[in-house]
Amino acid sequence: MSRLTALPLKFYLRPCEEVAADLLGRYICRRLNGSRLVARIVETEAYLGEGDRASHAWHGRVTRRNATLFERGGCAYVFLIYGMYDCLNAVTGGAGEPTAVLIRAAEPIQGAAEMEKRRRLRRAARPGDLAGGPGKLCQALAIDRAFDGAPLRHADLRLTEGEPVDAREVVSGPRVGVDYAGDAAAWPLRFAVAGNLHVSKPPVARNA
DNA sequence: TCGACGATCATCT
DNA sequence: GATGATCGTCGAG
Repeated sequence: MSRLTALPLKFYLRPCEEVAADLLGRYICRRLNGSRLVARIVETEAYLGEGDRASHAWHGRVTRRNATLFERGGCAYVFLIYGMYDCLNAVTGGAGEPTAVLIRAAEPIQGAAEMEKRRRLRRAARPGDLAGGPGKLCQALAIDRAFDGAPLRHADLRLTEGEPVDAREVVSGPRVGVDYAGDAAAWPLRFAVAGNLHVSKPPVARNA
């Protein structure tokens, strides 16, 4: 078992919140043009499906865009937001259960130079500039909608064992950018590695 | 067919 | 802190 061993299917077949917290510290491995990019997940958000107004599957809504959400856990759900940024999710739960975990931020482990090049930053990179946000992360790792529906054990894109984080290192808080979602906007479904500099926005500290 | 808007980010003041 | 970029998706008509 190495840090680069793909997570087993059963990892995803658990309650969404549990998977979201457990994904912290895991690695995203991306094979690109023969080289390997590796980033460690430091921030996630859980989207609970039909009963969650912030979810694309709220109220049981099924559309062409969100179809992948209803697949069995273990595949990628990638969608375009604001017309210009892709967001990577890991689908969780059984088939027909539209729950997923949004990967919000990661810390470069390998191939940082390549990521920096892909991000085309003008000013000097600071912690979090490379992959400290869902849009940035996808840009740095060259993840787009071509991966929508792909299994997360894919040779080109996979989630691996990485370095699991102790529960005491996890903080939670309300999700970002879902103010429209009523009560659901306040649910503490955002998880992050405490004190990590690559987190997009530090959540209000509270042990999970 | 049309209008509104979004799980964001970089840049500007 | 505010704002513009930019376009696929969805629901209404």
